[in-house]
Amino acid sequence: MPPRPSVPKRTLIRSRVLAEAVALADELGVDALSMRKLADRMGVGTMSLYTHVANKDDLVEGIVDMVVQEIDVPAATEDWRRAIGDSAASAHRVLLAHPWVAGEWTKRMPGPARLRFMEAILATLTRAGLDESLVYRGYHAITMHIVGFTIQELGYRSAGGDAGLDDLATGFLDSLAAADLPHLATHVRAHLGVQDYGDEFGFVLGLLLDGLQRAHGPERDSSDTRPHGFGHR
Amino acid sequence: MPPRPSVPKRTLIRSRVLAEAVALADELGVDALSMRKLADRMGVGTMSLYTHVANKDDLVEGIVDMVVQEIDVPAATEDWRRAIGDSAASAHRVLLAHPWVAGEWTKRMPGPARLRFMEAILATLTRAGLDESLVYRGYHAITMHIVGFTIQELGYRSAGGDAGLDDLATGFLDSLAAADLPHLATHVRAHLGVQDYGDEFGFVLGLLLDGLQRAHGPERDSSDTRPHGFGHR
DNA sequence: ACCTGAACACCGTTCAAGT
DNA sequence: ACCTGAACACCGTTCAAGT
Repeated sequence: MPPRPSVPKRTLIRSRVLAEAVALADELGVDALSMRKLADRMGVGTMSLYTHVANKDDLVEGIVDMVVQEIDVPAATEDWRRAIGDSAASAHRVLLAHPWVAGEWTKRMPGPARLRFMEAILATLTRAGLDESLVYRGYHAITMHIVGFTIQELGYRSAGGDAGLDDLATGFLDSLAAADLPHLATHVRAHLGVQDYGDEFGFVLGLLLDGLQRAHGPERDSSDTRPHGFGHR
Repeated sequence: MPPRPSVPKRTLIRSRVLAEAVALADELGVDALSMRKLADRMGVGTMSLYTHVANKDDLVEGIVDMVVQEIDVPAATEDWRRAIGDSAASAHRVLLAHPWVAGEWTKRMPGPARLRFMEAILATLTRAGLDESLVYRGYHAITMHIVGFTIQELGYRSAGGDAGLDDLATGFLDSLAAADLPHLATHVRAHLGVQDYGDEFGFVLGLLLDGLQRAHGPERDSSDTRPHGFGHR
């Protein structure tokens, strides 16, 4: 009998493995994700996964890049600040929706989607006319902000597990009163109160973009508020 | 026979366990640190550690705070920018020396040393005269920068394991040429070349502090380069 | 090519037992 | 109070075997 052509015996495909792994990571976090649990969820032997994935590292690299694909790359429009701002906001949203991604982002080599994202940020800054060293440093400032800020934010959100954040903070406040940390107590109360002074993420990004624009702008004023310690190569 | 008073049978003390754990984490990273390896290194049964430490989480929380103690808190001097800058630089140095700490910093509740650090930053900004909402947001911007930037930096450093960074990058360059990522290729070459435009960490911090100072300063100019999207509560 | 279970070398932690 | 080894319920991954 001649071998039958490839009719769907393959119930598994890499993309399906990755998609299911993303869902599982969203539920449990990457640390709790295991090859065994993933296989069980897919109704398949553990070792079957290894036909589609080199090892767990490869799997995680794959799902990180899969999520990064969801991020809107900066548009190629005139207004570079808006292009960067919109893309950063998109990245912020995506990283909050998949809270395990930001931590992995910093630990791993970039996959194809992240490389495209990096390229687009650099292209935008270059097109804005910033000089070589400002592109270099601005790029670092912006990407640092996107993932660094989000990691910090997620830390606040999850540090205490899933205990209601308010309960946590009020319990926390008592211990702060006991120790001698008045400013910190005020700060935590601010977190509990109005909760929000608005778009924190955008505010800090604004600080950075303002700084870049000022360091670059043709209409520099003579005050000494320009970033210091900046040497041209 | 009456029970002998507590002569040194205790070869183990919490502080010694933590100190040894820091050393082991510095060598292997926190992920590779295990209770068994730590016990072996101390010449002691694994379960003996549990007399001095509630569990692995408690251990890691302990060693993180032990390292955070090394950071210089901002001085209570006139010049708040310098105070913040020096303390941030100290934190940066410490986090680079113990590369596993920054990642844990964001995942855990602060211990006593980190609470003192937080308090001192807030006190410094308050003393500088920034108004309530600027203290709130400035604090987040600064701490975000300290750990976020450092995490990013360590990521670049370690993403490829211990392969010489240059080898990695040159191999990387080939794949970048293959894909269509010209700006990224230029950026990587900049990393390889002069290597450094100076103090990256301080440059970005400068951008942030400039922004805070401008948003606050009595001598505001009328240009629209002040941070936008900033609403008073 | 794709899937599989048994086995190996690891984990953190519980438990009953020793001093 | 402090220390201990055996045991339990997990890991990722290798290997020999099946289709």
